[in-house]
Amino acid sequence: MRVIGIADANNFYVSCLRSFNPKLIGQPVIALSNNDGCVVARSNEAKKLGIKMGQPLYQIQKKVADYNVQVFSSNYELFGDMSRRVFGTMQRFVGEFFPYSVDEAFFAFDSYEHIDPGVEEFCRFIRQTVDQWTRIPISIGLAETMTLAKVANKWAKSHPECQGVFWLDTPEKRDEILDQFPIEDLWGVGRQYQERLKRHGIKTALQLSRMPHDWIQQFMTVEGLRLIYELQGIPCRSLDTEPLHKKSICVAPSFGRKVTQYSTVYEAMATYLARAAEKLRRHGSAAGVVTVFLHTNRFDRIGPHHYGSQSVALPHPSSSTTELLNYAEPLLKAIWRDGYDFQKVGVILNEIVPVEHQQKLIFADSPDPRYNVLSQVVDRLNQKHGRDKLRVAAQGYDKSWKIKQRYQSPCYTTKWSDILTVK
DNA sequence: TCTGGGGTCCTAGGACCC
DNA sequence: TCTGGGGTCCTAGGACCC
Repeated sequence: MRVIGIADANNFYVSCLRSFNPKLIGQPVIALSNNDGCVVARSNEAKKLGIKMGQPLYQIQKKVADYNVQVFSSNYELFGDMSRRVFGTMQRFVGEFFPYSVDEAFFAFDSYEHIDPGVEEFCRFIRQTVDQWTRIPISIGLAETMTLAKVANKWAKSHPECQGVFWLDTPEKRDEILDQFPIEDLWGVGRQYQERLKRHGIKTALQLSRMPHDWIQQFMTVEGLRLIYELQGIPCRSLDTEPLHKKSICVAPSFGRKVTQYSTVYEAMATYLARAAEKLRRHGSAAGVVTVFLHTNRFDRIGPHHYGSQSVALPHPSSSTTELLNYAEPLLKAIWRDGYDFQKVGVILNEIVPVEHQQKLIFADSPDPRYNVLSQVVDRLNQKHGRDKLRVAAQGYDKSWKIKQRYQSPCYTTKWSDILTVK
């Protein structure tokens, strides 16, 4: 028998910070999104204070002060590195392993009968090892399908007696848990579906799983149908969720302040494009379509507002920053309007293909090979000497538009100067 | 003052074809 | 009153995820 597991770090970003700063243990701690905008991770103590996921920081300033909540800006360097360490540890113990997000990974045991002393105990051992090696607490859910494993995982988290691991191993247990499982906690049910389902009197996962198939399909498309099959123990999702190459790459952080100057927006756009192209090259891919968009802050009551977006198809897929920039610049010019306070510019790359599978076109110019050589040299130098040491001039040196990070934490594992010293 | 970023999949409807 | 039928492709937008 095959069993699917999902391991999920508890309060991941907060746990990363606590791993290196034990003083934070037992305290309310939150981690913020880019620009210190919203809450994206909360310690259990912070959750108890009623701080919600995604809540803007300015709405909870009083709570933060009153309860001495420890606040930290995002630190993707640290979080990404800790993610690699947690996954690396787990991978030693399971055969099939599929990272799903920065803090979650699915895995599978093709047969578990031989596992001694049993699947759950073995997973508890994995969990203890991850904790010992990284100080990141994880929870593990086990079941026949990915959706049920997610349910089991959530159950493990909220029931301490499970010791971090829960297995939905029989149909009886499955129905018993689904009967107590609210639909809004299901994987694939968001706010819209939740409200609409409740209007039809559907509140639990068990109720949902017993609805007629044609009704579900009409109501929630085939995704809903897949969901209820999965709840019944029939796998409909593929574990291999990580596609060979991404379908799109988007880089679009908001500015740290309002920007009205074309030259500033252009520098930001060139910088984002360089990021996107680096990512393309890391994946060994090239993009066939570039999109640039630009907008004002939609929360701003006093206008005027402007939203612009334009795309262009390239004559051949490219991953060269300089070449892509040649196509992106006219797009920005086309959507630019004077006299607005812009909040964000963004770059999206689409029609992404693996470099080695690129179609050769008969009539179009073939790509200039010098672009690729140049990109490779730039990547190598920057890898050695630091990001953006070598860059296109269009990226500029101003950077006044960069995101705000008022509550930075050290990069404990990736910067020499930030490594902890033992005295 | 202050409201994230980066993805995926699906559907409806329009344009167009014979 | 009544205006074919059966396709494909593309795009915008909605829903979801972490």
